[in-house]
Amino acid sequence: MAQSDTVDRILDAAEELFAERGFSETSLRMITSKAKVNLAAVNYHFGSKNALIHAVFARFLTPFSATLDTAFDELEERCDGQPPTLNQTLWALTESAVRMPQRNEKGISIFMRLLGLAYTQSQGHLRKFLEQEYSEPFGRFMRLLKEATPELSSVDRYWRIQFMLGATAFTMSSSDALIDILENKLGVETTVQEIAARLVPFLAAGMKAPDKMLVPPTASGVSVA
Amino acid sequence: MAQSDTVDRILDAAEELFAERGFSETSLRMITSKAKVNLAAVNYHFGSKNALIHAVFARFLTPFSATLDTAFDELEERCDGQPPTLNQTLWALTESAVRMPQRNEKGISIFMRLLGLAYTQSQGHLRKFLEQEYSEPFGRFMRLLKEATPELSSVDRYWRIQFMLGATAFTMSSSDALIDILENKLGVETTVQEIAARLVPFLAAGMKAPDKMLVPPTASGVSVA
DNA sequence: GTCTGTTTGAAACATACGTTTGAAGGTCTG
DNA sequence: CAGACCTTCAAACGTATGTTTCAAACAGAC
Repeated sequence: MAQSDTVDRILDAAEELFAERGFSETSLRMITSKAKVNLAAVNYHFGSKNALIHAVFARFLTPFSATLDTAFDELEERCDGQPPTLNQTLWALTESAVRMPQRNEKGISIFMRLLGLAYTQSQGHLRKFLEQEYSEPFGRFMRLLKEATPELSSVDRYWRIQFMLGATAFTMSSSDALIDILENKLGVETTVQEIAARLVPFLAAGMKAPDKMLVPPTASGVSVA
Repeated sequence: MAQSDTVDRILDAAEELFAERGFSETSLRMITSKAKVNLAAVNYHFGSKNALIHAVFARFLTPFSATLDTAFDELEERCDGQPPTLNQTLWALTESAVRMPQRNEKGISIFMRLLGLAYTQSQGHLRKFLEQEYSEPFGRFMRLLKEATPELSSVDRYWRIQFMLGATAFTMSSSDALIDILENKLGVETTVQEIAARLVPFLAAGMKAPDKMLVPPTASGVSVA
């Protein structure tokens, strides 16, 4: 039992520190001292720091992609034949994320922050790892999005998907800080689930927005259309 | 003239490398060898690596915030009395960014990528520096957003602004990579200006989206609208 | 031309990093 | 009990980082 305990303690500490500070800014010594294990344990159990980063992602991405897969199965079954709507697709995704068994109350926001970091910090090895390990559920999500927005050109859809990813990854990656700010400023308490409930309509409206604007509004002070 | 040349060469090299690789991942030795100056020059002219990062931001953020300020002045004058619309406010911002005199053709995307990094990489010193140096134009933008969306509750507006920031910062922070991917996949060439032209309607539609969704779509396969 | 203050240069500084080593400790099988 | 294996540990390795040092080169003023 002892060896598995060390592995988990390292993963827990690494996950939290990576989410707080990023990958390059987190040293193995920080991780091992937070996890209360020997420095060499990381290289012994994982091989390298990069492999540890991969393991941190794999620990929640693997069960999550399984959950997501069955969620999409159910959704497509319910729609039999008909392609699921944009709202349904987005909800299937966020529900799967929110419903995932969490290690602790910060689980979901750590999860989101790590995903955001994975996209943002230009760590080549991570991008490669995620692409070849989780291309299937990602590709399925993209396919559903495409079928739910047949009115969009490929180029429009491409960019709008990036906008969605950005809004989601960014917001979720700093959800803790944003929730605190909101509470201090307006005295309102919020959960990650509520953020998701606000995010989905925002994203859906953005995806369904009228065409790309080619010219800025007229200078007369009245907006076009 | 020689001293100023060194300073500029350092700033140019630092700007480009920071945008490419992030702050922690860029060493002073990379910067000085790209700039073809002595290693000690950075500490001589700027004092420290952090101060260099601040200088890189100040070099374009100071003229930009001035440009933005007059753009907002003109906008409010055109609207005399009436608060500017959401579209107008967003356009004033993106136009100011795009119209800034660029040092080279990559200027605007480097600018955007750095702004994205500033938000994403949790570099405490940078955040503090930006907040106390550029709080005024930022606050003015927020005020305009508030007046342009009177129908939103404070809480809704707060979250939707975060969603906008996220979509923008995230997309722009990897705009180069995203442009490359799009060209390889669909053979379409894009400019940052075009991305902005697609982003603004997406953001505006999201801000004006119908209310926060409290319940996921019904399981019957029909969305509750 | 010489002097003064500023800028460059090569080298070293101390520190932190990821990784490796080899011995010590522990556990389970035979 | 002995032996084989897995795990931990303290220490060291080599390398890279940001920063400092101090002498040399340079500028413009007198």
